[in-house]
Amino acid sequence: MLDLRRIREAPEEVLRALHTKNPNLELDEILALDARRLNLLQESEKLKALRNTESRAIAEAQKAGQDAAPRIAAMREVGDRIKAVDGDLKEIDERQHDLLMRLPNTPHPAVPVGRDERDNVEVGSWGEKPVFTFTPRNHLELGEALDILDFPRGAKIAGSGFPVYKGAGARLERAIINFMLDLQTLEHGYTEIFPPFLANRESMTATGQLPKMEEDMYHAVKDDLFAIPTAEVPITNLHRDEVLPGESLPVRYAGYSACFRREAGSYGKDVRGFLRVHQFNKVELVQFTRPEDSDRTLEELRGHAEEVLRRLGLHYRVLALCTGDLSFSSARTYDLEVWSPAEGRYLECSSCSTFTDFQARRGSMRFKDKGGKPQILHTLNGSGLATSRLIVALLETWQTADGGITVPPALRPYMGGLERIA
RNA sequence: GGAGAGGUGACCGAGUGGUUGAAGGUGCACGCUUGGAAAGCGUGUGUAGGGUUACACCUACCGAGGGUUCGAAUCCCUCUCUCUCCGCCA
Repeated sequence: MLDLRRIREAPEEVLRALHTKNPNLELDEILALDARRLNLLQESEKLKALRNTESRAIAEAQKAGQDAAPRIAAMREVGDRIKAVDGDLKEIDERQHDLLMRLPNTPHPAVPVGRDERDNVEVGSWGEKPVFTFTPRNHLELGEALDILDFPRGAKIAGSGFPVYKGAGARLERAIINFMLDLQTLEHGYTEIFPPFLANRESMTATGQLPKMEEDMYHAVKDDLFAIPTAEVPITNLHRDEVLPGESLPVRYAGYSACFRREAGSYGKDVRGFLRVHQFNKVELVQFTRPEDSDRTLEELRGHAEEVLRRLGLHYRVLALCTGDLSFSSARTYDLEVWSPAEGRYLECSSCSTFTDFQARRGSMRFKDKGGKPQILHTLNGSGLATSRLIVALLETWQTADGGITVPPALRPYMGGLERIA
């Protein structure tokens, strides 16, 4: 949520920033409602002040044995008037709040201006595209030949896009998750969280999935709970409606979760194997920082995500997303894209973002220094990482001519020392 | 799922419908006292919104939302969460 005061005081500036994300956004109705709201609010408060003083006077009068009936009658009218004004006020408030909740975050000034993913800017890369002396197989062929992945049976159980990992594949998946968690907690200083995989409406609203993305999520109607599309939701909401001690910042959490996405409207795109799935595994990094620290923290977070790919020996590049490609809540995002030798292209496997005060304002997440006032903090997060595209790149990059897979050295301790899957 | 008890400020804990933003205590901050500390004494100590150049001041908030009333932390309804017992269960 954007600061209403900021919209009120500098609407052109806010609008200009919003338009770099989406040229169709407008603030007219919000501003019009704001003017009416302030009017009504002042009227309501004036009437309430009158009611308060009169009520006290009535009590005094009655104590003194005077007849207060006429004053009570007058106050009854004031009461009715208050009810009417407050009714209007509530309606306007709700409408304005709804509009406000549908406005995206404004981009950070450093974000390249652009329309869509074609305008993203490559800002870094690591490693080289692997060269093979044979024709590399894709992850589906490898997974099937080695009997470690079973998409058809996953489709039978739940539907397409619900992968089954088997044998060494299942163990590999678990190894990757454990490796990533250990790296982030033991070496990068994150506290491990194992969160709920379902979250309520309030939580989904705070991080920005609601109200606009309801169609993209699995929804348990009976309980009005949503399957989390990312652990960002439960982990960020850990501190919703809280005031953290200033000295406790930055707070850093890393957590594993399964992630669920309906991917509505994306049928026909990337349907093969792991390229686009409805359920996948991810270790998510979340940080809560002071406002002045969030820029620096984003770079640091990106480094923590990159380290996973480096240790697994996977070639990747880093993109700075342009304004038009930023997500709803994000002010600035780096995507990590890992190289898939069989696909011959880069696949997104991490997204590191700063949300500035956008999520924190929606979820009332604040900090307070000793003797100071509560202030809105900043939230950031990044995948560290998602395993689905990662495992595509890993299988394809580490495959050998005989159709087997070399287990990357970093994962061997997590595979009981196993060096090859064959 | 059934029965019962309860949600008051950073914390504990009062609160007959009428200056109760809320007694008392603890904690915290500042000051006095002291060679220094403890104890003691004094003062202060919520959030949000409106308003003001800045103060003042006004409004709201005692789990959430409605209702009754001139007036609600106090009465009524709904929801929610916590605890205890029973049932079911990985």
